[in-house]
Amino acid sequence: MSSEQTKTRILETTWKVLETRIDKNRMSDIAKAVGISRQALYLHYPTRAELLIATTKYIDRVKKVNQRLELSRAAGSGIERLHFFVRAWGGYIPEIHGMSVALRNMRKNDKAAAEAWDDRMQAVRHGCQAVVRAIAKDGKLKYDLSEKIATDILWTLLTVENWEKLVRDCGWSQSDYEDKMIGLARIALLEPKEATN
Amino acid sequence: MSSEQTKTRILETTWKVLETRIDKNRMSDIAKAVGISRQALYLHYPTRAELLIATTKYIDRVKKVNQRLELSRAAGSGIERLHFFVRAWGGYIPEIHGMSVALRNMRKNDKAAAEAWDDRMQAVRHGCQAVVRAIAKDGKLKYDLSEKIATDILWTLLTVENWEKLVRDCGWSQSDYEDKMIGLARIALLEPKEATN
DNA sequence: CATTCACTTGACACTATGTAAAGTTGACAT
DNA sequence: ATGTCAACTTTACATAGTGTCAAGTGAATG
Repeated sequence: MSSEQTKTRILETTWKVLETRIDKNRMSDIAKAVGISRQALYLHYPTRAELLIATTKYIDRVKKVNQRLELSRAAGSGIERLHFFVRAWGGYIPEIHGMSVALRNMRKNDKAAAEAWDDRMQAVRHGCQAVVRAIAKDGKLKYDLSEKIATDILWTLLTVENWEKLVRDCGWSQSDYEDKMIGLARIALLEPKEATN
Repeated sequence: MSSEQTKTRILETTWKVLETRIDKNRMSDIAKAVGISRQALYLHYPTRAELLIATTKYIDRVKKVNQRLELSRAAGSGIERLHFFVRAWGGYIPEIHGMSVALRNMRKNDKAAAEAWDDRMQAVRHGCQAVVRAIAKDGKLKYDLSEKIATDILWTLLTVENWEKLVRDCGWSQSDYEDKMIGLARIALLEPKEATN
């Protein structure tokens, strides 16, 4: 069995373990799930942080996130882009939630993990910024809102943490989350007459 | 020196350490800051979780949170209560931020810490609920919004995590945060004609 | 038949929390 | 003056999880 094959198998399994066993995440758990020894796991990914980061990239690749987020770029109006973007990113969150928890738990101890997570969040921010710019270009952005502040607000609304709170703690369904988040974003960014329709 | 005195000194110091040295939080660091041995610290607070929880309660006591949050109860209209509440809770967050990070970092490993944090968040939720109810009683709540959903939204907007993102990551000032959060809450919960004024 | 690759086994270092036991110091009571 | 008690100190060790190290196995390849 080639090294590449095993590596892929490790990433696939890590992903599954992270999403299903949020609390039983140790290197030894993952190794066991893959069916190799803990040391073999370290042979492929020398630290937990590297494994998590590689898994993140793997998920992005197989789930084609960029492609999904690009969809919003094709949309006509800024408001349409907002809708596409919230659905694309919001719909992606459930698939990376376990991942996100694991990476966030490492922030404290591991600088590389913190940077990896921040990088991904910066990518989301760029998406938010593009949406806001498109809305502004249409002249639909709330008059008293700078693009910077509007981006800050949209970015904050769309955090994984807020998804967690609403879907996990408050019991919203995924489609509730998406619909209401779009509503919130519209009302926060657009002039009242544009926001409600 | 009496045990009570030392305990208070420990809590006071723990608070300070948590707020100033967010990454250097270990029991030994706290003990050193207090000026006692690590073991003496364990004599007073047998686990880190207990120490953090006791510190939380101590902060609440000296900062008179309940009293602050009660202020909103005295306000006339629901909308006024919303304003008071956001300012009271929002203004409290910076004082407990380090605490909150430490407690959240323990969630994963320590059930007691997780429960302590959840308890506090439930208290905030009750505050949100009271505000929403007052707004609803005034007939000012958005027509298509149930009290439950409105509470969920307000509660989510006001998380410590969102404060962190906006103030720390996005560079908002505390007063920006409070003002804009009030604006967001109004626009999210009230009918458009009520929301903007 | 030797080499090499992908792995295994077992031992150990490190960090932080938490436990255990014996010793010190000062105040106070008789 | 002496004994006792409370509030500590010092030292040592258990535990969990990450990460390192070294020697060994077994199958495929040249």
